[in-house]
Amino acid sequence: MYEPYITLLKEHHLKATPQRLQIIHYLHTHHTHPNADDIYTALRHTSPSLSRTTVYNALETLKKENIIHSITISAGETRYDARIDTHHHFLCTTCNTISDIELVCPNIKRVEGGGYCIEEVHGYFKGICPQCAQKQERKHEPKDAA
Amino acid sequence: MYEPYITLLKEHHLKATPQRLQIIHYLHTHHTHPNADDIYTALRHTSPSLSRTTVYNALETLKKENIIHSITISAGETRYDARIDTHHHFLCTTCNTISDIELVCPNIKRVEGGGYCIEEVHGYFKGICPQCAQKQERKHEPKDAA
DNA sequence: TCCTACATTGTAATCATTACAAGTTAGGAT
DNA sequence: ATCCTAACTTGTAATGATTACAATGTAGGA
Repeated sequence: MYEPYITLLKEHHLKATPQRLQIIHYLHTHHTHPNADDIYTALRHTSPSLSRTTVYNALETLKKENIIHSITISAGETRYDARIDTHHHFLCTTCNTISDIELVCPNIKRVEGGGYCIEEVHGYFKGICPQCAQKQERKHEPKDAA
Repeated sequence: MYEPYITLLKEHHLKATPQRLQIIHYLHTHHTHPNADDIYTALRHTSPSLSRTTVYNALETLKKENIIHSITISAGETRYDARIDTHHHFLCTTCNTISDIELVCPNIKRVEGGGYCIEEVHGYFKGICPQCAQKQERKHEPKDAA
């Protein structure tokens, strides 16, 4: 199950430790853009000896090697994403969920023309996601719920 | 000097305290996208009795009233901006400076078509700004410096 | 099987931000 | 002009995310 991740880590001259494998696997199977503590809490159930510091260290290492990406959207926390292709995000201010938006910024060339050397492109929207928007409508129009 | 800010605050039913006026004025005259502590440290020189909490409170209040905007780009800190029109940002990973990029996302309609209710649009790039890029070039080609 | 450089772990420190309680003040009412 | 009170400021203590560090453990090459 972890074979592809083991190969990936070795390609980057990183040791394939069980902790790192679990963290990569978690990110690949949970597209919830979790923060470090989410991952720690989730993996703790099956690996009680896991340390919070290990999660932080592993995420930092994987990010430096461009194996995962970090997302800075909601203030005060860093979230992580196994997807490393360019795409945008939407942060719902009601349920605090981050969802993917399949968009690529068409203006990169123009920015580079201004002398900027772009390493990362981030685009995100804040607002209310379709699910929460529907719930709010129902609340305000209870007659239609029947 | 503060007259326009006094008017602005009163329009929003906020008291025009000297602390708030100084903070608004600082943001309008320093387009450096400072964080709360930058503002606190700067204003302290002329107002030694200013409290860090007051800066946090004032920024939060002004943001809620849409008088200023907050920017979440660099992990672990919230930066502030007096500009409330839509534009993008560039975070230089070398000098940690945030500069304005005059771009407006052309894809908003497409996202709204997906059922999302957009309240804020954020776009930013990370990389090396023109100034730092030039410095690095000089360092690597010292013969050209003469 | 043996090393050892690289990783993990737990605790303590740090940094940004928020909570709270006490004192102060802007600005409308008198 | 003075009074009054809700709104604001202040300092300190608490919180939460993250990092520093020193001791221990282990992946994986020799």
